[in-house]
Amino acid sequence: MHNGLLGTKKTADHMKEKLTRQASSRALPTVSSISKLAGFSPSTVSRALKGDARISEKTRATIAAIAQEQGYAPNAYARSLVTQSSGLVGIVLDRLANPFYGELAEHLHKRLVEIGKYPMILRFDEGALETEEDVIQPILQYRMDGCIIASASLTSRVAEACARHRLPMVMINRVARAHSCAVSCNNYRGGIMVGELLVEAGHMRIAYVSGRQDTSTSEDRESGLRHALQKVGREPLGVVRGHYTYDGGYAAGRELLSRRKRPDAIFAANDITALGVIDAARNLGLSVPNDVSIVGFDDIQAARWHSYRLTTVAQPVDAMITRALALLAERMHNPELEGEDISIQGELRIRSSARLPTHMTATPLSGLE
Amino acid sequence: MHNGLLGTKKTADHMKEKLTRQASSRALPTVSSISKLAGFSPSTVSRALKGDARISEKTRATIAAIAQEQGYAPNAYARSLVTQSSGLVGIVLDRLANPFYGELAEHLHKRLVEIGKYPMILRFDEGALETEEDVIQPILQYRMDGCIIASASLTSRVAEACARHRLPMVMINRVARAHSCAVSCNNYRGGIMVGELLVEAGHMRIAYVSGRQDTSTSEDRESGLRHALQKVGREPLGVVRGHYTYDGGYAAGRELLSRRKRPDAIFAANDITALGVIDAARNLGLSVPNDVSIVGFDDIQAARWHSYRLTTVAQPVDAMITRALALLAERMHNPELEGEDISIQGELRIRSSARLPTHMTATPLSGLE
DNA sequence: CTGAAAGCGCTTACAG
DNA sequence: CTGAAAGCGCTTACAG
Repeated sequence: MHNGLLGTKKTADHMKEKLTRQASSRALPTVSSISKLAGFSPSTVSRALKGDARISEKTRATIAAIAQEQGYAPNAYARSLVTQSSGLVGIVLDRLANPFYGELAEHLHKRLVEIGKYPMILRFDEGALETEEDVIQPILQYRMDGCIIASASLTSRVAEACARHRLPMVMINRVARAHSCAVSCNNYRGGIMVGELLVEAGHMRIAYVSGRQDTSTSEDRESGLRHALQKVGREPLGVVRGHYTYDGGYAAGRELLSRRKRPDAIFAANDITALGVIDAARNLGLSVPNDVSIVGFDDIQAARWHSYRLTTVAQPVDAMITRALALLAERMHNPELEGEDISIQGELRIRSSARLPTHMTATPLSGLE
Repeated sequence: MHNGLLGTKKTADHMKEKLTRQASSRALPTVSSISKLAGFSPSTVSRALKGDARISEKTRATIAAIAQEQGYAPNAYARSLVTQSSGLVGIVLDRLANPFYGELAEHLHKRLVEIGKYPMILRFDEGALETEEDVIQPILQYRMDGCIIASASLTSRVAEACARHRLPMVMINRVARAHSCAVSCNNYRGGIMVGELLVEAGHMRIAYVSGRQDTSTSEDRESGLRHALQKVGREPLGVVRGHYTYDGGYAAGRELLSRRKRPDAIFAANDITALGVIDAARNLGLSVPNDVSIVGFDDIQAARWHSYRLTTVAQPVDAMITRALALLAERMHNPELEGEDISIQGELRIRSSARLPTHMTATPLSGLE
């Protein structure tokens, strides 16, 4: 085999490779490719594309037309590299066993998109192999502009990592520690509202189904309940853990309602737990609310379903998100700002899972509500 | 005001600006800063950090230690720019009114993280200001390595955009059009299974509550039902739209069950709709399943709740995701691959919302199931 | 085993 | 109003 042939073969291979490479790497239009097509410098193309006032309207139009025709989309990475802003905001969540977080995440998502940020959801799976690092690494590597933490587990460690890297962060449905920001529903006030409602309805044996261990949300709601009961010289009949899950609520309800001294009202730390309690009651042949009143916290979708029509405290999700995003925006602008701890009052939503005080009537049925 | 003063002021301002800039831009460690600290070239640092075999163990250890101590996290954007791979996979979803998609998204999320990809969720809000562009732009700008489409609306337009940009894409819970990939539950077979179950249980007046207009999922499930009924010389008593929502199911159930010729069984196009139908039945004073059997499709969490215990067809979500990710991975490796349309059989989950054929017994109650 | 150089696709002072 | 040049933080042939 002489050189000529070899040379030819190599060249052919090379060309073929180039071709497939070109095909498979689908060379996208760039500022540079557009600049050649348009006959302007890359600087001008870049400016024209982002509507810089200094570029003449004519030039702008020409360039815009070519970009459009080429299907140009700016490379976010190249841009982020120089602007030092990724446009990404991390949302840290637990597993979505509790629908409340799913609903919260959906609202958050929508609101972030509205202000031009892209949310990146980071979930932490307890029990899985994932570690704290697994959620912090993407936050760091993708240089998120900010971070919203709405998970119960490892909140503090992620928060601390954010602080260490001076990354703007705000917690939602959590209370602040150290110098961090947090916005939450006023859980204590909510607990009081529920306690007062039950007392006024004449309940004498009121029990509490708590959430996950050591979550301040559950503790604060319980404290509120206790406070309301103390005012009339009483205290909860019993407290059983419900783990913030349907199954947990079911088991807790079963236990409480099988006792000799059976509660005539149960306040569950959140809605999904309350639904479990309701079903436990019914499975024991008890009527809700005739035999036992049951109240939740959150106001998830399912709380409105006709099989439950759960009386509950609605978290002011919209207001919470508004405040959280405002805090975050401030801190993205000035990272040195102090932490703030905000709590917003929830609203009692009277449905039919709890007996009413004689002076109250249920919120009128409007359609399916 | 003379020059000196002006000059001083300008300088002071400038310094102040520099300081705050420095503070607020929290200079992160880079390959370059580490290379100086370690006394090696950036090339070596880069290789050491990613475990290139050519770097000596000693060098690697030195560099790793410094990186660790500095809290170094590689900049994903710089890396993406040169590797031409972002590590991001887009998940396109509708609003999460249907919990099935929330559960699907959670599983998908987990599985993607397991294979080292970061999911970015893109939701399309019907009725909101968002357009098709709003979901396509981030996919393009953030140069997603691939895309999973699990939304009913605008599926085809996003799919088309992906194709145009030669971006690997697979649809899930959808059927493929053109050259695209899709994996879904075998909805037709599922419909047949439900139809046969109801026929064998002796139901004579079987109605169908359909989903959203023009969704193949709903149509296929209905076709399956029709097929099973035709085999015994019958056809559905009526078909009413349920819009794939709880409220839609409730309204549809109310309508069907108020008719003079009342159905004795209703198959709803999905679970969330079926729950609405159940509640409508109960509100009309009917017993489920004594007066009317109700069957759903999906097997969402709430289908297991004791107030419903919904008989349904479980979508093989794990298997669907496995196949979808495999298809996607193949296409990320070779974008020229043909489209494939995969359907996996679902599984009938017998609970207690539907009467049983005499030869069958319900799946035994194990704990809360 | 290690390094110098080029380049990924943008933006942004600086200069004209 | 427009352009040349430098640089964001990496990786990767190429060379030794």
